Amino acid sequence: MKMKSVDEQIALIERGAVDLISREDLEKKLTRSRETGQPLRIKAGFDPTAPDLHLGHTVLLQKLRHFQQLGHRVYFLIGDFTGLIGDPTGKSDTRPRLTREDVEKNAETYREQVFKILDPLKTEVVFNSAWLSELSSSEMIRLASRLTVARMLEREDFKQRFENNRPISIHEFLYPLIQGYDSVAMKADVEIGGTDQLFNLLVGRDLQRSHGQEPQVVLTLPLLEGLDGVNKMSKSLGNYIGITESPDNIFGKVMSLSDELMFRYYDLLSDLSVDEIAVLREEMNGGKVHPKEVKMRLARELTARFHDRQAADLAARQFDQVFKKHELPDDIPECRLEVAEDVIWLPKLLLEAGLVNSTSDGRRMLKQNAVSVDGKKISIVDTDIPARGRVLLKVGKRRFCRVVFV
RNA sequence: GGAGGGGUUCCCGAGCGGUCAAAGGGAACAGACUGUAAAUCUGUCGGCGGAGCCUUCGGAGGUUCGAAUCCUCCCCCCUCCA
Repeated sequence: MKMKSVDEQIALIERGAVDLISREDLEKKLTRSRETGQPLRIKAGFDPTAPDLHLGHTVLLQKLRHFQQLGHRVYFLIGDFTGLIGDPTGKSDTRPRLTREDVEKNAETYREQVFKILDPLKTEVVFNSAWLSELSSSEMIRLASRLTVARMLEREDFKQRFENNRPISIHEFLYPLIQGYDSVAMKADVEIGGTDQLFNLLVGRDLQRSHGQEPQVVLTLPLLEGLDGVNKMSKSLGNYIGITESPDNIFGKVMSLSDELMFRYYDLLSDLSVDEIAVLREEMNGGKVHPKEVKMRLARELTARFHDRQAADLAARQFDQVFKKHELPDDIPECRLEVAEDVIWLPKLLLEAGLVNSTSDGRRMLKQNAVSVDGKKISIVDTDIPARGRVLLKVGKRRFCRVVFV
């Protein structure tokens, strides 16, 4: 296999990256790799508790893919060891301790999803329990002696929590160490992570050095903001677009982004070149292209990436149909209901159809003029619907259901 | 180990014996306006066929006609001292 020149490789690697530590190290490694034909070992760690990948993850995955395109080898690390212990600090809820089976299952889910982007032939999925469960307590202590508390408190989130009197458990200090030790065990050449990982990644360098290894190159990528445009995309915040979501959902969620955020997504996710994106932005600002068109293009691209071209086109058509022309989508979920009486109270019907959370909720929707039955707005709470045949229910703009009485 | 301050509805945070399903903000949802944008404005935001009733203020008991509010024990968090 013919490898690209070192400069060409660096250009691709650097695209979209925030920190590269250090460029010289990378150059050295790439040069050597080119000479020996030995691919670099690229490490990226993932949490075993949240196997549902979203667009935020894909920023990282695309970068890994770049490395693969350049002929290098990706080590997809699943941090099952910490999962097995169970992390009690989660800011909100204590995380459940995962069983071996859970971890296996999650890993399997990862595999299924990750290869929508990564090249399976150049990817190795590894688990850190493989070496961490072997680590003795005395080795653990020796590891812990390599870093000081002051150094730990340099890490932004620790520092903030410390200053704001929020708790920090001792074992949290262990995480950067463990993650760094992973790099030692894996003999990583490069480790990739979000910018919030910078500290942990650097610890890897320190530990490798103290273990007599050449330190890994650290590459950080921006964190993708979630749908709210403020917080980073995460499942627990509910501001995410999952890569296994339906075409309609992916498309719709992208369309709901603010214009500002849209270009952020273009920058971090799109396959368009930097120049193409610049042109697009210019055309939009100059009024040559409607922002909605620009957004649709992005929505199409992303939908197609996780499904296919046709699905994306269909999603786009449905989108226009429902939201622009205010028509009905083609595929309205259908549910069959068995009702004892021959009429059913509307709030109850909405509840049964799964369109509202409670009859109280249903009443509210009615009062707010958000409900229509067979295309007719209804705002009277005390409405009974004949329980026969089929009715089309709509709540708000996008909750539909066709009820079939049996 | 000692002294003090806390745990409130999805989140932050007021309330400190009745007028509390609990102020205010955020999130969310709906309506208006739109490009399902964003921003803005308005409304809703525990459950019950809506009458009042039921369940909620860390947990368990208790005092009271009445408790998120007072007392006791327990659990958890923070601060200061050691």
